[in-house]
Amino acid sequence: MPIQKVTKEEILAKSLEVFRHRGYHNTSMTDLANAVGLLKGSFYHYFDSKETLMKEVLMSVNIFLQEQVFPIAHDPTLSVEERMETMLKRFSKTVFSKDGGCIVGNTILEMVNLYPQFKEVLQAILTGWTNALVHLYSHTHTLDEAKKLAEQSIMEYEGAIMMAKLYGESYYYKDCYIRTLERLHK
Amino acid sequence: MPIQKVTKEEILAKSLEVFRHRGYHNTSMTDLANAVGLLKGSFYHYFDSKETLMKEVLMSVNIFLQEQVFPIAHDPTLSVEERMETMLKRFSKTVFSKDGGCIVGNTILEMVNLYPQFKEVLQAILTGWTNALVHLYSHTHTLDEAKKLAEQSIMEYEGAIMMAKLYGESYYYKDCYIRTLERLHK
DNA sequence: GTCTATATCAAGATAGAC
DNA sequence: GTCTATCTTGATATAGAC
Repeated sequence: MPIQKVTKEEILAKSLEVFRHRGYHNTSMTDLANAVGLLKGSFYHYFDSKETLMKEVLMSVNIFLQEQVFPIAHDPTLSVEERMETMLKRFSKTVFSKDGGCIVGNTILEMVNLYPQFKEVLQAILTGWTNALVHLYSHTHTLDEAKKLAEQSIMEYEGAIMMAKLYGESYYYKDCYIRTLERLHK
Repeated sequence: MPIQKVTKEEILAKSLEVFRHRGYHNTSMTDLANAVGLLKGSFYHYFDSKETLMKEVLMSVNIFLQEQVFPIAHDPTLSVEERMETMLKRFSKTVFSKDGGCIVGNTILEMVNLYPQFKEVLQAILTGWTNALVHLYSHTHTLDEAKKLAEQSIMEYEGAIMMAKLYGESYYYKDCYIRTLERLHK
C-alpha cells in the first residue's frame, strides 16, 4: 500500500524555488521531481503538464501575496515606514531568490509572448504590488506622483535582480530597498 | 557551383533580432536559420553550435556599443543633453526590441547561471554602459552621485522592458527615458 | 556554400505494475 | 501514490551529395 511522500502544497513550494532559480525553459520535469523527492513519472499524478504546474505555482504566489503581503500596506497598527519595510521584506522572500532570480520577471520575459494565458496572473501580481506601493506613497504624495514612484520602485527592483545575477552581489538590491523607502519622504 | 546567400555579419544581425525577441532557450536553430533564409544544416557551416553563435552575437553587440555608441558620451560637438539623448536612442535601437525584449537582460537571466563564460561579455556591456552614463552625470554631480544615478537608470530601463512586455505598451519605457534625462539636472 | 537526410539526445508525457 | 519502462517529439548537431 503506497505511502504519500509529499503534498501538492509542498510540490508547489519546491517548484517555486526551482523555477525562481533556473527559469522555466531551463528547468526539466526531472529537476522539479528530484527537488521534491519524487521521480518524474510520479509527478504527473499531481499535474497534467509542466505548463499547468507553472501556472499553479504563479497562482499560489498571487494568492499568498494578495492575502498575506499586500494587505500589510493597510495595517493600522504600524507606521507607514514600518508597513513599507515589512512588506518589502515579505515580498522579496516570496518572489526573489538569493542568486538573482525573480519568479515574476523570469516568467514575464520567458513566457508572456509564448503563452499569452500567463499574462493574467502576472498582471494581477504586478497590479497588486503597484497598488500596495501607491497606497503607501499617497500618504506623502498626490495620487499621480505616488503612481509614478510605485512604478519606478518596481522597475528598479527588477533591474536590481538582473544586476545581482550578473555581478553576484546584493549591493544593487540593497540600494534599491533604501531608495524605495526614501521615496516615502521626497 | 554554390552561390553564397548570406554573410556571417548578416547572420549575426538577424540572430540578434531573433534572440532579442524570443530569448535563448526558446529559439531553435531552425528559427534562426529561417530568419536568415537558410536551412539549419547550412547554418553549421558558419557556427559550431548555438552557444558559440550566441556568444558571437553578444561580442558583436559589445564591439558596436563600445565603438559606435558609448563614445557619444565624450563627443565635444554636442551638449551634454544632446549626447545623452543620442546615446540613449542608439543604445535602445541595438539592445531593445519593440515587444519588450532586451538582449542583455534576457541573456543574463537565462544564461549566466548556466554558462558562466557569458559573464565576461555581458559585464563588459553593462560596465561600458554604466561608465558612459557616469561620465555624463558627472558634469552636474559628484562621482559617487553620478555612479548611483547611472546604476539607477540602468536598473529602471531593464525593469521598463519587462513592464513593456507584460502590458504591451511603451509608456514605462518613455517615462524611464525622461527620468534618465532629468537626472542630469537634479 | 547550401542542400537533404540522418544520427543522437534530452525532455515532456503516458501505461501499467505494485 | 509511487515506481519502472516506454513512447513521442523536437532540437542540436553531423555526413555527404551537389
